Amino acid sequence: MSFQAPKGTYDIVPPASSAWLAVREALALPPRLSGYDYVETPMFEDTALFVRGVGESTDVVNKEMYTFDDRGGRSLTLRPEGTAGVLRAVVERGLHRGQLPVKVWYVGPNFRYEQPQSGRYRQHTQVGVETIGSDDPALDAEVIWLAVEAHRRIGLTKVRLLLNSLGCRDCRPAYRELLQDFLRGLDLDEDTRRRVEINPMRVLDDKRAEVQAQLTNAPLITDHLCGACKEHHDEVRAYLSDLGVHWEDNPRLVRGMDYYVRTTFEFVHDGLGAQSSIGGGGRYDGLMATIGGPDLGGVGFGLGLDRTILAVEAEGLTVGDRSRCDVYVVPLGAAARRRTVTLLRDLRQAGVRSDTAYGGQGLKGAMKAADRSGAAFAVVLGDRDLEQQTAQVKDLRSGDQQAVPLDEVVQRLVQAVQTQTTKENPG
RNA sequence: GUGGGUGUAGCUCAGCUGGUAGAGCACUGGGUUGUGGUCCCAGGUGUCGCGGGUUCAAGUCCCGUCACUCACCCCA
Repeated sequence: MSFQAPKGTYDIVPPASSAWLAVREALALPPRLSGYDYVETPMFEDTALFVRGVGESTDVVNKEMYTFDDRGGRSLTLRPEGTAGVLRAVVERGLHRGQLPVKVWYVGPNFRYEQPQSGRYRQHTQVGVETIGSDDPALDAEVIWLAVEAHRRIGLTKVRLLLNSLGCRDCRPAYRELLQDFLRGLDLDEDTRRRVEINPMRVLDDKRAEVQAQLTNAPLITDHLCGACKEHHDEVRAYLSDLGVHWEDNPRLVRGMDYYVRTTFEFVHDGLGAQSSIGGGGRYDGLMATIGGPDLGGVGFGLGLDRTILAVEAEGLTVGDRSRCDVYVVPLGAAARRRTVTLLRDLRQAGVRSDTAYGGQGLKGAMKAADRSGAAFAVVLGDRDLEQQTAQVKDLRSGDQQAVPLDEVVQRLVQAVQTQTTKENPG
């Protein structure tokens, strides 16, 4: 009997796991520098929360949810997206009763029952932010900028930002009917005709050429925004210009959740194959009210960690620290081995990443392990050195080696590692 | 849910029209019994995804099945 990871899931293992950590931290850094607090919510919620929040017409709710009954007969669902759960938590814990807007960030897995392919998995991780309780267009711009800034810090250069406004409950219904009238006159297959009735805007970003060819004269939402939505959209774009953010207006950009209104955006990367979206988000005024909370608007995003890493790979970037430690201790002989245990403790307590060879490896093998660990320094400690209360400290980059009194080793290495680090990562 | 491609060593893969299973990398040991990275030598691994069929003989051909993968759909 042997086992493998469930279909559509994968393990994050070395050496790639170091990049995973680094990208996760990089995506989270801009929010942390911008007044966002960390939140964590359950990975499963009441099924009804997602049905109401995400929307009954969405594919996510209709065919992609991992739903099950627990032993108490409750219908629960592994969260397919992050926003609904965070809003539920904000309402339940009363976070909105303080100063507004509430600004939070989070990271964690989402689950959708999909057919896996490149960049699409049944479990994927997103870093997200939600801001609740303000309809200031400057906040829309800030949220977008956070993602742009994260991409910039990582070093990604081939990310495109697509921007649209979906209107609001005042102006969208009229546009929706206009669009439906147009779409009903086209030659479409049965599935698509059904979509025209359920979610007509989704037809606009159909990938098939024969569909797109018929859409050239389709009415566009941006031509039918109400005064307030148009003003909001213009202001968001003005702020983005001020921030030096580049974007492409895409009036056909539609997103998968029903809750989006006004601002919507998506980050796409052209080096990823079919699943090119590495993140997206938008404004969701009205969502909190539909899940039983006060009528506070909000704007947020989800950035796909998995796909961002694919983008990093596609651009040939190296991120993260591949070295496991800075100092590798090589003990020779039984007495030296005993002394190594406390030496390592002292190094680690002093904040020096350090390791040693276990299992009685020979000197040669241990030195080889030191090399592979990525350590900058090796400490060779033999019984011969121990008698003189010294250790041999070797600079593995230059090959220089010198004897250092044992009681000075930790202090000397702390300094040496610091020097090494600033040399390798200036600024 | 629907289509295409691929399953051979830990990893990447070779194996032409059927004839006794291979390379590189990695790993371990040695050359150097107190010194890594380069070099040289030695060493191990295989239910050839699984089941069935054709054949004197199947990694190779046929059928089925499972898994992986890419794409549609949809999304991060």
